[in-house]
Amino acid sequence: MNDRPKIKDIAERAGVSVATVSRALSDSGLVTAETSQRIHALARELNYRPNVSARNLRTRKSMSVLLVVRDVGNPFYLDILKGVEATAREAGYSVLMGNTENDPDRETEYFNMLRDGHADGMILMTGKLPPPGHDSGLDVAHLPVVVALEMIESSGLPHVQVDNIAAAKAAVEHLISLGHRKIAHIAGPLPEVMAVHRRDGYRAAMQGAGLAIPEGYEVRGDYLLETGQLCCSQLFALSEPPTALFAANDEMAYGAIHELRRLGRDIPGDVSVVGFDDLYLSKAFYPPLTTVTQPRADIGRTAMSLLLRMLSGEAVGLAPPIVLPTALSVRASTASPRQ
Amino acid sequence: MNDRPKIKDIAERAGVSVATVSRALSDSGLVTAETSQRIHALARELNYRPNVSARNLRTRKSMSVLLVVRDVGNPFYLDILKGVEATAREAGYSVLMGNTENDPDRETEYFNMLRDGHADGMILMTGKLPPPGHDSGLDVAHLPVVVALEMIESSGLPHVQVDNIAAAKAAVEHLISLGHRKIAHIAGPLPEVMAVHRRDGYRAAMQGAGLAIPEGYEVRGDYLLETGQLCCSQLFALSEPPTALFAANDEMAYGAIHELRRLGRDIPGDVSVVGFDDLYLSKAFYPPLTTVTQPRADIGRTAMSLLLRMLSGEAVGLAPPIVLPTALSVRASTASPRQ
DNA sequence: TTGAAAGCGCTAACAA
DNA sequence: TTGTTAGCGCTTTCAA
Repeated sequence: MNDRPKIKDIAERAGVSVATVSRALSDSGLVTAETSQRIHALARELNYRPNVSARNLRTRKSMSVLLVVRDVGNPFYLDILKGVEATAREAGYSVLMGNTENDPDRETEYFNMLRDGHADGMILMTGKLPPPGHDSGLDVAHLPVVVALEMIESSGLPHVQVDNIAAAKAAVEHLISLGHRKIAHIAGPLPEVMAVHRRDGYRAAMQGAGLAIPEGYEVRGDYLLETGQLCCSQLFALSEPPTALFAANDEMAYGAIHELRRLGRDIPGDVSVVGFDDLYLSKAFYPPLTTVTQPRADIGRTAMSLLLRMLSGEAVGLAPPIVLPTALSVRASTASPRQ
Repeated sequence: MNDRPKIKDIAERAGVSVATVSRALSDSGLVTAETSQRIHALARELNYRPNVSARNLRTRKSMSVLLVVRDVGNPFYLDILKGVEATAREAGYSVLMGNTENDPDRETEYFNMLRDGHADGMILMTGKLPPPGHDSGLDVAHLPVVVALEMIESSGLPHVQVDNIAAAKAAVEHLISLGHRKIAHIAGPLPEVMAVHRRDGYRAAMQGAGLAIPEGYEVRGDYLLETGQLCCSQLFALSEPPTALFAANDEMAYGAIHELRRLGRDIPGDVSVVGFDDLYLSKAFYPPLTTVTQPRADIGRTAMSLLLRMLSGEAVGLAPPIVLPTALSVRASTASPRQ
């Protein structure tokens, strides 16, 4: 390990100074073509690779970014990660994974990693900032941070998102247009912003159609399969159960469908179900799930591009949020109600 | 950014040398309790964080590890990533994501990151080493690398895996015990080792039961939904289609079931289907999928623990592979054949 | 176009 | 127990 060649080794063999080697290797154009070639040849021969710690220390950069999510185990993030990774590596950046599991200490920890040079920037998908006070010195708005998916109001940070309200509204309007009147909502973990927005979209659609939301028609889940199931069983214990369900994400929709089947209800014959996210499996699900398609890879790419612009010194903080389009993918889990 | 406090700032205010500060902050026990307390208090007050590049340069460590997979977008890796991440962060390590997409250049690139100090170690889940010759100086067997999931024979590297042959054999034997005789296999991307092993398990079970494998009963997929569908349609175009299917992973099993449904076949009434992996959705799938459960999070944790031992100087290279147990989860996608 | 030299912030050997 | 000092390997002034 210790025998790794360094710039000095190349310099000695090439009969030049370390400065010249550094310049040649960085293609600064300040070195004679001939010398440069000789140095490059030598570097290849010795299988030279610059030591990143040394370079990072000197340049005050790490060439890596932090991707912070609430739960790395959630399949929802896969395509986003993929988009981020691709864009990052094109620009020579590595991606460090951050996983908060809603633990404020860990959220703070990742912000600290920005300060200690671990990473140059961060894509934040937790919808949360570290609790103030703990880091009184932290001027969040001027940190190289892009907020994706979620919204952190009045943080001054740039955002990449989708219009959750409009998308949810369109999803519920689809149910209404099929003739449904008794439509319930399995919400996300309120009062998180995204969950609130999707619920507000539901409410807006109902109100727009002049439909009242009966007591008990809004149940709160946490985006997981199990709560989808649970919420669904609550809804169907009501004296007047719904004929259609709008779940705040696909996973809960899967859980709900699972439960409906257990209760002997046919989908979409007895009950229609709409999800949100369009996980890659939703089209292979039975029945194929009607859901809101989000451009996840695009969200990842866009967020990373934005971050790159910030890292190159561009001021993008005060620009309006970038809103990417969604689309309702109508599949076989929705139909007109019976009778 | 430039006003970040450094050790020197603390030293000045505390009226001690930088060495003392460094020692106090690393709790080396060589500093008076009183001085140490004063220094810690000062560090907290100034919100001091050691610069990682400087530390890394000096200690020749990066405190991060590389997790290299073939496709970051594959949900299969989620729980593994989660296990790796948890174990890594407990030990103070960060996880860098590596994505090769089967590109040899990228595979080599990640090995190079090990050499240039980007990461201290690597968990390799691609089943491949960089092509030899390109890096003549690379003595792979002595690199801090753990191979997980896949097998790289005679690499001299430590392995964490499951017994794919035995698990596949058990899955097929389950079908045989239900009374199936005409059992087809949707294989992975042969000749990759894992795909070969799962196929060999299939063959072993068939042979063990004295069952011939008819021409066309082994079709090659690539672990994706679409090929599961495609392979399935090929199988059911045969003059004598099978009554049961063993797919090399769940995703292809989903695809196959989707296709069977399209062909109007009932599952498991007409055709039984077994998968492999037990993705988190398989139990919510319809019908709930019979499949081989792998301890994915455990694989991640074990691989990372092993890597940590290597990084602490322990020689583990020549130990036999660590083989974690699998279990067949029998659900509703398999039943006895009709008649 | 090149070289000498400083220094990024930290840790650790050696002295005291 | 503490301080002095020498680097880790690199980039980048400043001078030639």
